[in-house]
Amino acid sequence: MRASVPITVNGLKSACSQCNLVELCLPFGMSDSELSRLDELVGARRKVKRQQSLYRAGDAFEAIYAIRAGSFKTDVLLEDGREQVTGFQMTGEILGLDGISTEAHSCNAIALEDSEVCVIAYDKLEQMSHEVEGLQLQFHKVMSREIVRDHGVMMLLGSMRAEERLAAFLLNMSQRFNARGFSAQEFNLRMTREEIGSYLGLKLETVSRAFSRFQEDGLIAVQQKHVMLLEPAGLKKLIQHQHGAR
Amino acid sequence: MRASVPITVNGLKSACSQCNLVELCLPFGMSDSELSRLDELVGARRKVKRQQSLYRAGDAFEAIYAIRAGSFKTDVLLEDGREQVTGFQMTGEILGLDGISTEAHSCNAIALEDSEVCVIAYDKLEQMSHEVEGLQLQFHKVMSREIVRDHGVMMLLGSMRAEERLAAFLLNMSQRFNARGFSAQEFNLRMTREEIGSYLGLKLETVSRAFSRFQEDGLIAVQQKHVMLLEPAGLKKLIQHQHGAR
DNA sequence: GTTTTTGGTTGACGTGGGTCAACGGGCATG
DNA sequence: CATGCCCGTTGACCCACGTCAACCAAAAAC
Repeated sequence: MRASVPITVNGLKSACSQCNLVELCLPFGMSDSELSRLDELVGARRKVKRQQSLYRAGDAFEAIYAIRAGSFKTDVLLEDGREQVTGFQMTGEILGLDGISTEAHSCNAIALEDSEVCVIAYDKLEQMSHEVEGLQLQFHKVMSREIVRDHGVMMLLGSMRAEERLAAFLLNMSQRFNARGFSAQEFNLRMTREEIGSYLGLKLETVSRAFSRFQEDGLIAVQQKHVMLLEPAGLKKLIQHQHGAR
Repeated sequence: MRASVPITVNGLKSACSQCNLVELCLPFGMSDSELSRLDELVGARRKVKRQQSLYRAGDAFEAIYAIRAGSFKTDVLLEDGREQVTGFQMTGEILGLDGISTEAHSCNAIALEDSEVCVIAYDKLEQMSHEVEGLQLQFHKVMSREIVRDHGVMMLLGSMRAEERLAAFLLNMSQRFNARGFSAQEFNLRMTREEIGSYLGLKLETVSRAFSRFQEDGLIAVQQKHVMLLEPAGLKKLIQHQHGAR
């Protein structure tokens, strides 16, 4: 079993009750008293540099991670070298849920930029879920949301055309940036065209062409990783009407 | 909110401790004493006839379901009528996990044949998870397994060719029939070519042609829904070597 | 038992997106 | 400030799969 990049723990304990991500993260909807108990649960923070992995497929499962700063991708590799990006994660989102089932991680989590996560030891989480009413429910909701999200991706991969996929992707990113207090119209993507393509089941050239097409049509303005959504409604329309779709 | 098909409850309480599906179902790995407590949790059974729905997207979420007999598909519909089958479920598998996140179901669960499920009220499950050590862990594992499974489907949809997808599908079905005490070599599919196609992101004609191709190549023998795997190793090989894949 | 419907197979043809290749700009490194 | 690599763009070509259509078998309905 491959070792991950050396763990970088700084002494600081994270405090959920102080964190400005509560509304997006695991603690959402929990009472103040419950929240203070959560502070016990969350262990040290861990920094992960760009391109380094938080965990790799096969690693023993010990903790889940809440993203405090930065962003990640998760991917699965086939023996023949094919890679599939299964998701992009932003601040407040939870990583590592795949590991519970077999007590080993089944995918790789790689930082798209220098990032920091809160380490939540799984055995402690289990234990505290018995005690703290709201924590169990919240945790279940986080897992369930991941399942629903995955179904959305399956819909996208199974029955949408290239431009529909990219439109759905851009609108999703926009909505998530917005939920974090950033502009919904303008943002910087953290991933390459190849990573977007892998996620959307397309080749990077196809992603690039779709970007160019959207720009020609006046729907967006792109320059490298910088994206402006000029006509979000137009992108939404793209998704709804199948043009003679597959 | 559309009403589901009228609920058919027969008075019989299910008893996990008596059920021959324990090894596949939620109770897996739980102690005898824990198992007897589970019997309290599991409410009445419910029968669902072929083509009828157990729940529909939008229905309020109240319970999860363990399949006691029969099989189901889950699907998501887009406004424009496109359908994506997100999974096929067999005995012992759990349905309804998607509903936890928003307290409403996000997909439809439809019986592929006359079936029966155990109804597990979610509020009771939450409560009992606080008390019964093994139940919480088991439930988390079930959810996590669903996430891992979904990642596998994403891999399939995002980076495999038509024949690879069908080969993976057949091997998966084989393995699951086998886990339930049926032959791994020979089984009857419960779903149509169109449903398989929707699941695999292919048109039914493509599915049909891939079946025929496998038969020509001596890998399988198909007649309608009856499938015999003559050379499972050949199917496995198909998945591993990309032939110049997309 | 007959009719109708549904599901599956196969062929001919079209096309969306993959493949291959050339090129250019940004950004990191020294 | 120079160098090199990575990333993104674009064009030309091609092929896997979708589309359309005909046909047949099995199962359901009458």
